[in-house]
Amino acid sequence: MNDKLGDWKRTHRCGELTADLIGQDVCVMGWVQRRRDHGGLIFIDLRDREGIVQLALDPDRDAESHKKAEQIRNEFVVAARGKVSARPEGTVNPKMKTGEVEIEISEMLILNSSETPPFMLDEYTEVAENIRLKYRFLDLRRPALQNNLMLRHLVAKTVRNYLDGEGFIEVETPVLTKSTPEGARDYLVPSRVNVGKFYALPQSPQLFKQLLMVAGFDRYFQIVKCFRDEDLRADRQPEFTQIDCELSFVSRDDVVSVMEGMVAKVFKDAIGVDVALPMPRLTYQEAMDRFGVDNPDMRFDLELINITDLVAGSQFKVFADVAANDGLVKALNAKGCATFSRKELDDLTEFVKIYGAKGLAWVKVTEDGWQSPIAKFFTPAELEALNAKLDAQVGDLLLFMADTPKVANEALGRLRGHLGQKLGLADKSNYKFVWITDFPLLEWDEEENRHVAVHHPFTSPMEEDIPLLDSEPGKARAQAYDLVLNGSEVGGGSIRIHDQAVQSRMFELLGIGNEEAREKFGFLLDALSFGAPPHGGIAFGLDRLMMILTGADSIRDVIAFPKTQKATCLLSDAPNEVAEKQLRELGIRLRSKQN
RNA sequence: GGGGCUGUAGUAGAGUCGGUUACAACGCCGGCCUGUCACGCCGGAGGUCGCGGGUUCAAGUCCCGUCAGCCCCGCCA
Repeated sequence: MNDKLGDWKRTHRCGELTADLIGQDVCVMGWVQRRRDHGGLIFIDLRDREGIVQLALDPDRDAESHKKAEQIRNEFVVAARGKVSARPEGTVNPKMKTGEVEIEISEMLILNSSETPPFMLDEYTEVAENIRLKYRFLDLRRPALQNNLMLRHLVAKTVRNYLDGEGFIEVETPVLTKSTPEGARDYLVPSRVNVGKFYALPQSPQLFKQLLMVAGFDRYFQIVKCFRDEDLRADRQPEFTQIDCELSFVSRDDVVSVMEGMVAKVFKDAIGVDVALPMPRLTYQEAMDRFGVDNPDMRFDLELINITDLVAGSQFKVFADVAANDGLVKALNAKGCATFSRKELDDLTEFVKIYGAKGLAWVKVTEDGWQSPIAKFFTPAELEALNAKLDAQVGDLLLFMADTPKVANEALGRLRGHLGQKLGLADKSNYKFVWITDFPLLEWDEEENRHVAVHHPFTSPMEEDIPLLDSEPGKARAQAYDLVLNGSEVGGGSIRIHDQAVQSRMFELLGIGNEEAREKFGFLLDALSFGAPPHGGIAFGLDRLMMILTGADSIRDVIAFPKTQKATCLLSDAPNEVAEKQLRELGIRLRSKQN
């Protein structure tokens, strides 16, 4: 039989009890981390979200509590009153924040018992993730997840305070909204009162925040759930949280500068790190040239070097052919890596194949020159030129990639990131930001045989590139920007189109006809024609930001109730089948399972 | 849609070349213990080797299929 809480009031949280409270009578409540029964003395480590404190139960002081303590097991819920006292000489535990003190218990309640947990709730036990997810409420008791979520709260609070100070107003936008054809797959919600019609859950509040600018709110933000029905990754969940912002009467630099301030404030308040402002910037083109990707990890060099011209005339057919067919030959110099084993080189080759590369050429630079399967194809003059271009020193490992520009950049760029990790150059406590700007506006989609928007269809072209929309739309650049942190895209945004005519032209370029545009985005076009101010914005992925701030390897470790890779919830067992009655009301009939 | 890794007491693991009754640790249960703190000592219980099929005299081990979790490619404006 459990004790009743009655009129007991907690005075402190367990983790708060330190030496300056010695002599005070306190009352704590929490979960039993551990009981150490010495037959006489019993010690209980009591845990709450702030930490652990030791309760000392002496049969000579309070026989009743001591007797109760004998039946206590892990995870029982306990309330205890007593005096904070200094631990006896030689029994201080320097590993604990509360290790100088203990509570001499004079009265104790067992508020609830507990089954034996399926896994130990300590910091030492590693548990398979499916078990952790099934018993998420227990996993969340462990300090690692508690700290992550408490830090997440602190970040959200800091963001709200900062944006409020900068004149932003938080406005909620609909969760039941309209499906948009561009972009990710929508989560759909059938409408009962409009049978046969569907809402979509928002991939982002994009259109609504633009409407708020038209409405004159001037600066908007929202910490908001967004939904994308796409496959999951270590850093991707089907529902995720964005810090979504939009500003009126601003240029790109205005947006960048306000947001840099926010990010710096977050890093200072959350983890005490000073971020140097302004943050560095790279154009998209420069990022691709030097790093092969649009989200470069700036914690290390290992830059990609274009050697297409140097090898175009060489006897090495693989390189020469690629050069002759508008391909790209690029190399990177892994300093001091000539010691790599055959196995390691094979692994690197396997790695680039994931990204569609056919192979990877390597060169170990030795005292006697190139040790490499491809050395024999080059003349001494070519070797000299390559060595000079790549700054090759004895002991270096040169890696070459020849392919279409798309594959060569991506494969070698990813290899660069992989090497950075492998060589220990990607220190988690080193935070390197970079803005990527001047993205292309459009990208040709082979499958759909049309242009698609690189960012989204509401992104404004660069002023000076607007004429290109009629001549060479593929060359037009966008007023778009991404914030990249340690190789991870943590935010992205753009200056939007506020001119109805330009927006119509944009839809045209995307192969969205007039009628379709009216049907899908008529309300936006209408709004733009009623005095839309110049505006732009950005959205940050709060989950990814939290991953970096906490050092988590998985997005699931910064979300209270995450989904598995198959987008299911092992705790609640969602998604589940629903009653036939519910389906009938919605006018939905399921295809039989045989088909 | 595709590639890869993992799956053995409650937990996390070992299990050799296919061969006796599947191991030790932590946890759990019982007993002892008045200064421990991942307490200690003694004793005990606990197994559909993910699931299904196959090969074999014999399968945790080999083969095929399947399920689940994870990582990746595609996908994610």
